[in-house]
Amino acid sequence: MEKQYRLKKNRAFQYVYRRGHSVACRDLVMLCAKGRELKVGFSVSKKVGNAVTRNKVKRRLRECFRPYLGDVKTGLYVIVARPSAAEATFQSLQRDIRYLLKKQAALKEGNRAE
RNA sequence: CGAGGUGAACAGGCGGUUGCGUGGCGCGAGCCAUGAGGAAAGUCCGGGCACCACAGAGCAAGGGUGCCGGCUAACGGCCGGCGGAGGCGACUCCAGGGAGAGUGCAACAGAAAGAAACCGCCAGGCUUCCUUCACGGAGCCAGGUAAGGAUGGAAAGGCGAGGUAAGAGCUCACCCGCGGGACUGGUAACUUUCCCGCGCUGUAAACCCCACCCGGUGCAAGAUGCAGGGGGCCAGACGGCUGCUCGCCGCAGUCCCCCGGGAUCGCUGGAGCCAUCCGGUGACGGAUGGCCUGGAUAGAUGACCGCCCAAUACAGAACCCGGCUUAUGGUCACGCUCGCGCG
RNA sequence: GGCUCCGUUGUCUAGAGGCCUAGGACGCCGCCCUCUCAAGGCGGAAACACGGGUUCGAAUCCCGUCGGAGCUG
Repeated sequence: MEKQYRLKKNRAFQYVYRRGHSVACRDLVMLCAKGRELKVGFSVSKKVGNAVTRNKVKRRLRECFRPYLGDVKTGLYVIVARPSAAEATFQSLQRDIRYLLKKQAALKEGNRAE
């Protein structure tokens, strides 16, 4: 996932937290706000675990989101990991991302049928 | 065989597909190289570096350290000794100066907590009892005495003999402890032996005294500017208030300052790592040769597999080094210890 | 990243070497009162974050872990 797609500044996160629409499942929360560009940010708090497990969760989430970069509508996305995400496997995180994107109706029309 | 002790290295490796950071090459698609730890952690110490203050050092406050010698850039670290404590032992641990400067504290218990006479013991005087004296008993008075006594963590060195009215280091022998001096060994801490004096409670991780060390803030330090903001200046091309002059405002010019938003630098080659040899008991030092080994900025190592395999645990750089402490997996070495069994 | 502070019953707290077997308030449990509940009265359970050290003796002093707040940005 390249730099241009990343959500960076804290104020941008705050904007998404205020204005975004949220959907959730057991391990993750996804917030989405409208925007001209596609930006994705990940938030993994200290409640999830120590630095090693936080990094691992973040890397897995980035890898899960990567295949959808071309298929997702533009906007600002923030994905928050809940503490239970530390125990989740890569496959279950993949299922959660797919489920949340569908629930958010964020996929472009052409890929809906897939 | 079991239970320990000490020390050391390692922290999976190789190969695919795909993805990320940095560097190089290329117009470009892309290709090549490289990419977390022994603790990166806690932030407990010591430095480098940067800015501020003082630009001389001293004093005060506050904080820290505390046997001796050495190592080191420095340290509260390390090495080697000394002393003490623990353990059958290998060995381990110790904030290990000063209580012969002063102040404080020592609950409860106990007569009494460095100050002592409650009980007891003892000779004396007076009264009294036993028919009287003596001996003896009881009471009172004013004394002597720390040998004995509930206690306590701790009770005024210990034991024996002499001595005494009763006693007491009051005296003596031996032992113990403390201080001083001389001597042996040692650079020193300390120690061997002897002499003299003393018998003093514990506590300084209570205040304190003594010796030594420490200016403060920390890379989000700091530097350069871009956007922006503020102020001054002159006279002028321009616009507006107005048709003209003066005046004012804006814009432009130039100088200075601020700079929180953004950018670049700081940013990684260093008290560096490896090998051999030499000096040293050792920490470590020296010489020679070789090597280049993260630099991100919402923060780079992931996903799916195959083989070897016991291959897992603790755990992720954020300016950089030297330590300490804590977390943690299995492995190895020992001409280290103890116990059991067999020969 | 850096700095500062704090951990005592379920909650808020008192404590400053021995008086602590740790006190108080709210809450909880039981009994009394009442036709019942509330209020009231009586009684009870319940804590020094953890591990070492100093001391005769530690919630208190020292060291190290663990946890939680706050400041800076």
